[in-house]
Amino acid sequence: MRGTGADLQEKSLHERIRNDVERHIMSGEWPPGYRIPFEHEMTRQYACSRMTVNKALGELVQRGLIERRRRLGSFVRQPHAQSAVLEIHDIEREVQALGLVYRYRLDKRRLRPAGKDDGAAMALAADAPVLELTCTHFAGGVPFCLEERLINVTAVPEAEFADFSQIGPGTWLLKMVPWSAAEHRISAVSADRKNAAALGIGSGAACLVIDRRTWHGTDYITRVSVTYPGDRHALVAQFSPSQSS
Amino acid sequence: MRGTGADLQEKSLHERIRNDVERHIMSGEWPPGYRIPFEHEMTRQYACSRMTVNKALGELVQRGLIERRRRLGSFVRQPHAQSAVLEIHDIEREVQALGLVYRYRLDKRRLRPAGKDDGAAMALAADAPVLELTCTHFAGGVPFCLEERLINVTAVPEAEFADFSQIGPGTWLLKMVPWSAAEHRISAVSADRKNAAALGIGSGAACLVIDRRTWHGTDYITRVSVTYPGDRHALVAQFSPSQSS
DNA sequence: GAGTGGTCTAGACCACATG
DNA sequence: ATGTGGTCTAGACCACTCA
Repeated sequence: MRGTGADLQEKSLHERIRNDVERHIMSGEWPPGYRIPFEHEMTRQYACSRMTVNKALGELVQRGLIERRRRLGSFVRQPHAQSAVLEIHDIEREVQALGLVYRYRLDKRRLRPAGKDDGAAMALAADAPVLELTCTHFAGGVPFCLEERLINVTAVPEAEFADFSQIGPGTWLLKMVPWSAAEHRISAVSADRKNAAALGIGSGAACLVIDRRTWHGTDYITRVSVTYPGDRHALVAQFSPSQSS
Repeated sequence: MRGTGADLQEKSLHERIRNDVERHIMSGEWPPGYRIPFEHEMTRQYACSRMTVNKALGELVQRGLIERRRRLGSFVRQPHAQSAVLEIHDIEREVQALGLVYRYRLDKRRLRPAGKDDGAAMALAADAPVLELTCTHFAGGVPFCLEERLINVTAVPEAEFADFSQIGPGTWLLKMVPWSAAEHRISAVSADRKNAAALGIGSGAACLVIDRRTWHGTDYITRVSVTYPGDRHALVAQFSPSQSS
């Protein structure tokens, strides 16, 4: 009773188990909330050891298809619905991809304790040290975007000694720090007088603001707010209905 | 040599091994291309079984941090792109999730041949019939966003007879039509006089505009432009590192 | 108390790539 | 031939959570 679906590339047993469960979920046969068979049941079904089943199900947890709870069992998670994969470009490469000359300027650098608001937004102790950076990115000599960033120095101690006058903090962090989760917030605001002047646009002009927070496990790494002139920039995301393999 | 970063939550041994390797990579001590210690070496270092090391390194493969080759060893990969998973909300459910009463109004409905611009944007013949819809979504009695939509009637003939006075075209299409690819374009614009009046905001106020095109195979299905008041709306996207397996 | 998943062990055989 | 990772076993103990 092992072939409920089409043949996929299943070179190993745990892959076959994983694919079988995936097929049950994707076909709707096991809807969200459904309790999938216990490990010991699948152990009998596939005539294998528990470790093999455990590996297959652990991969499905990492993919977000199921969640597992001791004593209760393993359950199909709520839909991934439709999801978009939005590539986040390094600003330097983004500018260069437009065929423009990239330039970067560090406007402000300050090591300070996290304030009350920062602590709340990032789940930090109020006195944890953070590195505050403000910089301007230029494309072809024209201001391209403004970057305001906080880095959690406790999680990334190397940042305190990094030379951000030559390399942007975004580029630096991309190279140096792994991450496991992040959150984007994309909004539109009218430029205040200071930002309008810095970007060379009219006061009150629409700007696209991308606010990103990044974690590694439970540790907060960085928070960045990037402001683009609305008439010169757009985010583009490519979509697929659901993830596979 | 593992104290280069802050203490993370390491409740299990394979997590500690995984975090140690991650720290070596993120600190630059193990640059891209570097061969990390063999499994049997780490087995001795951590005084554990090979399965435990194997699990930790397998997770790093799934996260795209390392790649492994038989006989050769395991190597630090080049920095991987960040990708975001952006949930696409149905506007009706989006409003209801805010705890507000949803209301929908169809402002315009017109069947016409695709114009020159539409044909270019949607890869349609210039005389292919398209259904043009304009509608307003309300949340709690207040305008929530404006929707301008074109539907390719050739690809979705049922749309010609659908009653969009009761159900929004977005909701209808989500239920009726499968799709295989889509593209988002997110930008910020200043409201023109007409949109400002329709949304009840000041003329020139910043708005968030989401432009989406959807395909099924090679067929264009629909193109929609949704305009939100910038001060009342933001897109939020959850992220994970890109996987490769 | 009982049953689940989480983790770990100390082996084993195989596939693969190099010498 | 050698040494690596890929996979799997048949146990084991623990943590958690329900009854």
